[in-house]
Amino acid sequence: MTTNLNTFTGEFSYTVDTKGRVNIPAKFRKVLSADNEDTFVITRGMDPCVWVYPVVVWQKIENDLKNLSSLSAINRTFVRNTVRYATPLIYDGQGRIQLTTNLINYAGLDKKTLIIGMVNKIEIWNPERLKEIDKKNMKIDSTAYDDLAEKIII
Amino acid sequence: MTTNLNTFTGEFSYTVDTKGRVNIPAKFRKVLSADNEDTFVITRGMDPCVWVYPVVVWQKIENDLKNLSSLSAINRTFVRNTVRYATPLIYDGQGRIQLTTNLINYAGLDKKTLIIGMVNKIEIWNPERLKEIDKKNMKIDSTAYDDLAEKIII
DNA sequence: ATAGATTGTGGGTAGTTGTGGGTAATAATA
DNA sequence: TATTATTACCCACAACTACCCACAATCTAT
Repeated sequence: MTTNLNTFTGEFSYTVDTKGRVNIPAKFRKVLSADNEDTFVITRGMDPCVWVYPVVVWQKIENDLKNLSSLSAINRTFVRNTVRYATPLIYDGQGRIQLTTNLINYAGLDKKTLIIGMVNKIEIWNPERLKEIDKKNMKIDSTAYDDLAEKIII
Repeated sequence: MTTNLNTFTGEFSYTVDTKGRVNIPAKFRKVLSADNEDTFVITRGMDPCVWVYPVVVWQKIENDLKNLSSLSAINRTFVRNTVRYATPLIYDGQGRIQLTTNLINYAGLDKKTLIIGMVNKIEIWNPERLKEIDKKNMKIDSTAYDDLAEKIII
């Protein structure tokens, strides 16, 4: 029987339907603590994918943003770019969230998607893009990758 | 009477049934400390086999992952590749875990499997594959093997 | 040696999950 | 304001999974 760790792990293949909806894996929905009230915040990932935060995790980010002084131009830019693509969502009766066209375009999503648990957030990928990015990063930085593996994998 | 050391040792032959279930050897189940709550995390091994972690061991890994900054692309890649194949599981009433098709394919499992204790984790192998890998590695690195033996075997 | 418990393996079934589409309410556009 | 597009909320259904029971083989203890 599968269970959960209150973190997001594993990958799942889903489809974005014609209305721009994607399923959130049932396993991930179960991971959400009650104080999330079934709410996520979706935004641009640093990679070309959609990041999906449970709302309480996102609120931590917002809180840190609040503490940045608006006197500094770079702070203002950072706050703007972090927040401008963020949309809070509740999933529907079938467990799906409605993506925005903006984010669908940014991540290049098209029918087949890969949803990946990233411990405290979720990523939604176009599988093709992920393959490219992965290859590129490993080429650039494979020694750094090996160092991480050596430190962390038991 | 046999007893145990609270570590995983020994090898056992089991079958993956048509539903993708494998037994966890009763001895290994008894080794789990109470705080594991009968939960394992299965994931890709670095060899073509399935790695099975007791949940508390896995959580140590997750914790290290959480402390990696998402600003670095290689960090994101590492977290993603570490977590994306990981699935938490509880074994069923008969002591079996349900493998994912993804991992069955990765490890090339097919009916007969070899379950091997690896001190703090468990490996599930296709016996044929293990033989090949073993032979290959010994050929490449037999002097390194001897060095390790010299250091470690008393 | 024998009875009882444990262990490994198989299969049935009810409930869950992913996916599609319909319709009414809301928002956007002309 | 009238018309069109978008969104929210249903219902439907096939595929899959969790949970249950069964049973033979092995082990344990008296």
